Formats: sequence, C-alpha cells, structure tokens
Amino acid sequence: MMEEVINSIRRACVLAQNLEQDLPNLANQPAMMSLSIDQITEAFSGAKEKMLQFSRQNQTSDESPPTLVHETTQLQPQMDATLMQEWLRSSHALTMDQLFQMHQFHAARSTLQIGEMGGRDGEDNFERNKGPEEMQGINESSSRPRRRSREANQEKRKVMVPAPQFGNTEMPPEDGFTWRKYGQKEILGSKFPRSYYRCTHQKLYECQAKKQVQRLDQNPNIFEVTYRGDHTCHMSSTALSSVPLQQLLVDITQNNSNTISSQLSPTMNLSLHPGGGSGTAASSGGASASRFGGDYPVVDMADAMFNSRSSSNNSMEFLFSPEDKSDPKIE
DNA sequence: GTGATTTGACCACC
DNA sequence: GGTGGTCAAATCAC
Repeated sequence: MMEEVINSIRRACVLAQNLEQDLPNLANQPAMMSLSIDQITEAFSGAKEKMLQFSRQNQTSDESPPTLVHETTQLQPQMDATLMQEWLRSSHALTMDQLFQMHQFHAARSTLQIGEMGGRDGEDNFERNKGPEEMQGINESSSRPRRRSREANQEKRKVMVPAPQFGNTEMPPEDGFTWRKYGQKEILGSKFPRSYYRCTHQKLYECQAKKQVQRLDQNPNIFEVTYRGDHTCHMSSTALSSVPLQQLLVDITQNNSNTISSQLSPTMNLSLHPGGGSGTAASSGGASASRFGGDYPVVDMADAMFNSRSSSNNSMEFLFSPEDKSDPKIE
C-alpha cells in the first residue's frame, strides 16, 4: 500500500520535473502549463489520498497506536482527514503559486499573467522599493514612516498548520524558514492573539517575507498561517533547499505513515538540518524562529520542490540532483 | 555583547 | 473612531 503512495509521489515528482524543464517552452502556452499543473496536482492528490487511506487503515487495525497521528485523531476529532486534506491542498496551492513566481522571475518579469497564480510582480517590486520610499518618508517627516500598503493585502497565502502535540505547542510547526517575531496583537473576535513574524534575514537580504500566525478559535490545535511577500533570502542557509532529497525520501520510505504524525511533534523531528541549522532565533529562547522538522513527507517534498529558492533554476535538481544516485527508481 | 522576544504606542486603512 | 499592522524601547536569553 505504502509503495503505491511512494510511486504516486514519484510520478508526481517526475511530472513536476518535466514541467520545470518545459517552463521556458510553456511560457507562452498557459493552457498547456495549466494542464501540466493539473496533472501534477492530481498526482500529488492521488498520493495523498492513498496515504490517508493507508493511515486510516493503520488506525483502525492498530489498537495501541504508537504514533502521534493516532493520538491526534483521538485528541482532536476535527483534525480529521478532511481537514488534513484541506491543509495539504492549501499548502499545495502555495507551492504551485511559488512555482509560477519562479517561472515568472526567470521569464525576466515578462507580462505573462497566469490567472490568480501570477501577477505578483507588483507587490514584489513594491516591497523591494519600499526601503527607499520609507527613507524618503523619514526625511520628509519627523513621524515614523509606517505604511500598511494595499499591496500587502493583495497576496496572502493562507495555510492551515496543525499545532505540535508536544514541545512548544504555542508555536506552529516550522516551515523551512527562520522567522523573527516583531509583534503580537489581540484580534477582535478571536480568542487567541495574532503573532507577526518577518524573515530573520530581512535586513541582510532585504527579505520582505512575512507571516502571521493565529490559532483558530474553533480548533486551537490548528494554526492559520498567512504568508505575505517572497523570500529573497534564498541564498541564505535558512532555505529548506538545504534539505537533501535523500532525507526526505527516507522520511517517506522509512517512516511511512508515521511521518505524518510525527511532524506534529517538533521534539521528534528527524534531523533535517545538520549542524543545528542556521536558525539563530531558534536557539534563542526557542521562541518564534522555527523550522519544519521535515516530517511532512508529501508536503515537504512539494514545498522543497517549489519553495526552494536555493537556485533560480535548480529547485528540481536539488530533488533530483546528480548526486542522488542512491535511488535509481527516480528518473 | 549580540540577537530575539515582549509589549505599549503609533499609524494607516476602513 | 475602531481595528489591524508595525515600530522600537525594554527585557530576556545565550
């Protein structure tokens, strides 16, 4: 059963790889690109369905669940397959969005518009130009140049993230980047405060990526993470791209369904960032700066593929790198 | 000392 | 004027 899941994931990865290779050719063929994306999405969805099915089978057959996914389903009924599916879907949508961003970037910021997935150059440019504008504001006025742009509202990517069951449950699981908390605010109508994070390397790389984290009132075990802006700190060591594919595959092949559950516990993470990672914030008070433990195999693979900013054109190569000869099944 | 978090205040937007 | 997003001084942790 799990082999089917793995095979499905591999098929999806191959499709994604093909898509990336064809991106230059598909730049002027949105229909073809859309079709290709649909195929990849379906492939990942198929794998996800099988994985959930497999997980459910394990759950029903195992009376003494050793995995957190079982504990999760017991402790939080709302965190069922549907919710997980929705979360996976949202995460998936994010990665496809970023794939298009990548493509658009390499298309020399062409005027190509790909529906709602594209058209984010405006914000990017705005964000990158914001610095000087703010400096202008400082010069022109003694008051602090504080601007909440409408553009900032244009691109919001929401992801539902389950809260860890152990360790610091006040923090959402890590997402491959290091974040620095810069604010927290009580939100009207919400029981839980909203936390505001910016990229740790905002200054160093002028990275304008931000995220907001808020627990859902209905289900405190779920974080709603809203991402805004793009990471321009892709050359930093904070990118998930440093995660070797082998390790991700190991997560899948060795941990199978358990990986879905163990991701809920950052304390049980596999070591995805040798050397302790670069998250200086993570080492300070163990608070906001965070990283994924890397135990979301499918999601991580997708994120790794599409979120990777490690290189402008080798986000797939890091998954299917020449060094990755250990798994000849991947072609 | 350095860097992250906390938190009250400020400010833009509706 | 209310609300949400951000700033920045104070504080904390290493």
